[in-house]
Amino acid sequence: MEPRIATIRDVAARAGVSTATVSRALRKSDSVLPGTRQRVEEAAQALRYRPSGVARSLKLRRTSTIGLIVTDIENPYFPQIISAIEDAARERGHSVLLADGRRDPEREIASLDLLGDREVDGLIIASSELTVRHQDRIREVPCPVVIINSESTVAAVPAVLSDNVSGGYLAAEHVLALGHRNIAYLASPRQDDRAAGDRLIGTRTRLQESGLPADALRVVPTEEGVDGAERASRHVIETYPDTTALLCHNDLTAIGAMRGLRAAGLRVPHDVSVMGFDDIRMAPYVDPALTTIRQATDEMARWAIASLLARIRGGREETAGEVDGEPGETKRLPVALVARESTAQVRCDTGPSR
Amino acid sequence: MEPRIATIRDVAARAGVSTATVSRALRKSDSVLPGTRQRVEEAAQALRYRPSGVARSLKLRRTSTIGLIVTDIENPYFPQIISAIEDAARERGHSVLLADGRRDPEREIASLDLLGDREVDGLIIASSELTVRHQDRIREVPCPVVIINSESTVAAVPAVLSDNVSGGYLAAEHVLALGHRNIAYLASPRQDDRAAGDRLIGTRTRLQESGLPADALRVVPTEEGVDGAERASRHVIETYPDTTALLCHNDLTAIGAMRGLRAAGLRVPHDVSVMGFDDIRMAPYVDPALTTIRQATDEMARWAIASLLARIRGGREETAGEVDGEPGETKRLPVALVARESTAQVRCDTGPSR
DNA sequence: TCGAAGCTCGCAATCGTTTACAGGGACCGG
DNA sequence: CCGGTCCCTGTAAACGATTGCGAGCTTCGA
Repeated sequence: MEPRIATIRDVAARAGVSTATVSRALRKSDSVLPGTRQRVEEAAQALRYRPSGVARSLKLRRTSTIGLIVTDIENPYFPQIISAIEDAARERGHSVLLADGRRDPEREIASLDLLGDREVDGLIIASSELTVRHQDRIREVPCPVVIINSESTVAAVPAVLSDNVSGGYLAAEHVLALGHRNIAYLASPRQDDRAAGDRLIGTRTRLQESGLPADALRVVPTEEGVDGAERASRHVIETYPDTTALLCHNDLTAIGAMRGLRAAGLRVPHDVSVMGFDDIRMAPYVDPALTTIRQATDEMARWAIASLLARIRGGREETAGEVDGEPGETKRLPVALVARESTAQVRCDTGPSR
Repeated sequence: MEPRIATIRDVAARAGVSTATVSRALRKSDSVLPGTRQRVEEAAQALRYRPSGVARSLKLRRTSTIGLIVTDIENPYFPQIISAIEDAARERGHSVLLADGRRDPEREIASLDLLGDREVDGLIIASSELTVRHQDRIREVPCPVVIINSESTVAAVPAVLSDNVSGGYLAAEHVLALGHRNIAYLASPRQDDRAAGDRLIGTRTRLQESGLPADALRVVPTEEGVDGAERASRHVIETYPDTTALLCHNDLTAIGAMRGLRAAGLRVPHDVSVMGFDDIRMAPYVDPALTTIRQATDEMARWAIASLLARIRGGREETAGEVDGEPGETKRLPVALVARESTAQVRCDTGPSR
């Protein structure tokens, strides 16, 4: 609670040196006589001196802060990302300014300006739905930007995301292998959700490869939130009562879907198999434990930070090893199927009891 | 991507005025001739001028940034808090610097310094386990601090938290009303978790009021995480097979407990009723939907921000109405029972099937 | 004994704003 | 016609650090 009071000048005065010397002594690795350094350190200690980060930033033209914009912090997928980013950033001496989009694209865009005005050294946007308006504004951000979860559509802005197409493909393959043929897909409520779109593409591809007709997949739009998914899943079984596998564009949706199915008297996975996407921390803990596609969130975060910091430092020094492949455009990380309890062999005898 | 380039001086030159006038014109509400203002605005526009927040902060001795330290962002309880805080802060023109403790008290403490050096205007600590070491360091933070989720133990540092004792009391009352008498409690793995401690106290109080012996409540320690809770719940039913109600110190624990019970062949709520605490967003969506105690997270966040900003602005002006009661010490917010599906009337016939 | 070299350290400019103070017109009343 | 008010705007000094440049002192070799 005691107010910040001592400045570098006070320390200089007390140590009987100039502010220049204090500065040099305190950030080590600069030629200062050991005796002098000690006097300075003692003075700083005595005065409880803490250098002003703001003044430092002004002079150095760098804030050691990175901005992080997420689409929706309440979707458990994002806290994982945030956590990984904050950790990686902190390791490298950076802090994180957080902006939550609250599922509102306009708010996301506004955040760009907000963080820009704060003069963050770099900006990470974790969003699967970048509109054209986003892109226009991203171009104007006065610092390096990295996108998580979307393709890079803006020149010189690298992006890292999961290989969603493969994920969708894997999901389809999994239920196919379990013998399912009547498969439905709960799509994202949001048009611009490229990630969800890619997943659907992957799923479709796999189904076609297996010789199923193009319209075999019943794609059903979902409303926002877990409740929306719940309603959507009921809609699915009313419209297509013979559905035995339900693929969902993310885990939250899958959780809602399972509720909906259960409410309709169907058992998961006995009557209907359900798959999610993301592998959120909660996925193993719902009942039945959710079969899903795991995204490498930690690696995404590390890649994003490494790529960002490399460009902040001017692109040179120690880029190698950290960032494999030049941080140029879109980096696609592999995903993995995590089979748990919500999917099972299709029952051959009859259709679902309903 | 284009580098920040135009400074106030450039704008001044282009508009043919001094930097002082530019400054005045741009932050409105200062006497500038309309014509001049317009020329300045046009110049700023043309040069794509964005004032430097850093320089501004240096001069104004205020960063319009607040620090937020959370214990564990991956516990879904915290994103709710973060979201509410970020929103409230943004409304009042402040940004949020986030630091995640990752369940590590040392890291939390280190964050105090980190954010302090960033010269945040205020600091919010959302943690239910403040150690003495925390408190010592909090005293040295050079800005106003508000605590969420713990009592205020440091002078001049207000705190806002849920009335955990009442919460524990309500929980006990609920299961008592359902006829349960053999009640177990899954305690927090962490000693310093005052919130969990208070909940336990409330529960004990209610049980004693109902005339049960002091040792009626079977308190079982839990290990970290959902898995820990899963193991703990199995431990409970092995040690006390006649348990019919299981109270958990938070929702995540309850979710784990339900898994553990199910794995042991027990049905929730048929054989055992389970209650959580927090009412995280996921609570209604697990199966069975979790009966729990709801915390008023939004209100906590609003109160914290209001209290903080009031003290940042020097304690005066428009404190009234927002913060009821002086932002002096500990503010306790009421909690509410949310009865869902995980609790039910005790079965009178036999003990659990196991 | 002197010059060059090598250190350490101080001077002062600088980063980009804000704002107290003062200067200078315009306008008004006497 | 003059002095006093008001406005508007410019001058310049902060805010608190970093750092290029050069001054002074030591040390050393010739």
